[in-house]
Amino acid sequence: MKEITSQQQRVLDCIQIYLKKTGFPPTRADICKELGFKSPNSAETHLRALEKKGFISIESGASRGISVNDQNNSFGGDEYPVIGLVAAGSPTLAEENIERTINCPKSFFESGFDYFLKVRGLSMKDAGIMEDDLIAVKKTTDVKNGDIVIARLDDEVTVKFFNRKSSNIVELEPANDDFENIVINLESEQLHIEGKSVGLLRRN
Amino acid sequence: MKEITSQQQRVLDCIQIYLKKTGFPPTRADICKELGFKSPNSAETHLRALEKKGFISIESGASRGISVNDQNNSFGGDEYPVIGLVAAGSPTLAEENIERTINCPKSFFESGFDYFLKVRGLSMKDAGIMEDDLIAVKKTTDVKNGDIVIARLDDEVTVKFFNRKSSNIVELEPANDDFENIVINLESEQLHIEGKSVGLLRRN
DNA sequence: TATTATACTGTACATACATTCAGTATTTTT
DNA sequence: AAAAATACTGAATGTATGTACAGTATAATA
Repeated sequence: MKEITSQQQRVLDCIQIYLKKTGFPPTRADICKELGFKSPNSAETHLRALEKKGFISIESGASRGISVNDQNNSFGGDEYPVIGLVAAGSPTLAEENIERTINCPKSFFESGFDYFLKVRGLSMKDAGIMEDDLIAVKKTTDVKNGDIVIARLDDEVTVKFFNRKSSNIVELEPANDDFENIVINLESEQLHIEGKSVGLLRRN
Repeated sequence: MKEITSQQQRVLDCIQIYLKKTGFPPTRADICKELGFKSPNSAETHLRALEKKGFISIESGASRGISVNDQNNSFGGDEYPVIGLVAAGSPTLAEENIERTINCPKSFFESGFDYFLKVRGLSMKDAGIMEDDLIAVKKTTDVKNGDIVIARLDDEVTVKFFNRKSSNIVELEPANDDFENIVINLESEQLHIEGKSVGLLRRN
């Protein structure tokens, strides 16, 4: 996504506001009226620039055929998959693991996220994570000490606090006195970080 | 909202699917193509029927000027207020108590809800409710034993488990050993139930 | 310094589209 | 039994709209 100019941003905003207000995209003339341009070609060239930079798509020939590509707009939502805590090491986003989807805005959790993970067990209960809670997971391997991570050890997926003790030693710490820390020596054991928790959703 | 026929439902579905796929509404011709009609007037009459019944609005003269009126569609959300746990007995939804709003679908929590309440303290930590969590609150006085309720005692608002012991005695139970049960005699004390928790939202 | 991108006005035109009119037929409501 | 709503085909029309072409001017790149 290339850089946007201030005028192009105005046009993009105009499209979004028009969409929210009317439910359908504006024409070139609508944009002109809204932003004070006197020629439809002013809107046209801005639209083509926005298209070239990837912010919008234009359906050729179709009237009002503008769609906003931008993800991080708060208008409208998206379907996010809900995945069970599968023991088997199958790729988590495989279709057979998707229980259902939830519609929510992309910007719902701060750093963006990729899917919901349904929690089994109470190993993180002192961190306020209960059975059947849905953790908003962002797929990343960039985790810091203290982060709540989704980790795969052999064939088991688990949610724990991440704590790197040294370059080779990582501890996965539960938030429940009934459970023990898991100490992993990266030289002899495989640890795969699926992602980290960026939020939580509970429905009674 | 009058009753919809099965054919009109097909047209309405067609509009929604087209909208989701392309980002803008279909033309009469698009609908015909999608549903196998051979005359644009077939789509036109259905659209007018849907408009008359209140399911859609049509902007006269505008191409693709169709917008879906229906609220309970999962496209797009609403703004819900976030309210702090105010100690003062001021009406909770008063403007000065609204910290900000969150955009999320109406159907996000099962029974529908009215606002988010930002939690202070750890009195419900064993129920997985931590400081700064947002409780989705449904305004109601119809609460059952075991429900997590938002209650006002004198001038203090609190979140606790609800437990009616007898017709006159209600216990508000925290989920934390460091806190004591609150026993209320309804004959001598005022208890106001603001609502109950129907869900929880946490953002790291 | 030449070129490309940005930022416009203004005119023109083919076509994409909404919309009306004329029919036919079935079902539902009054 | 008449009227109104539903459910279409088919043709026709005016205009709403995308888009190309011709200019002008300034800022950013190569």
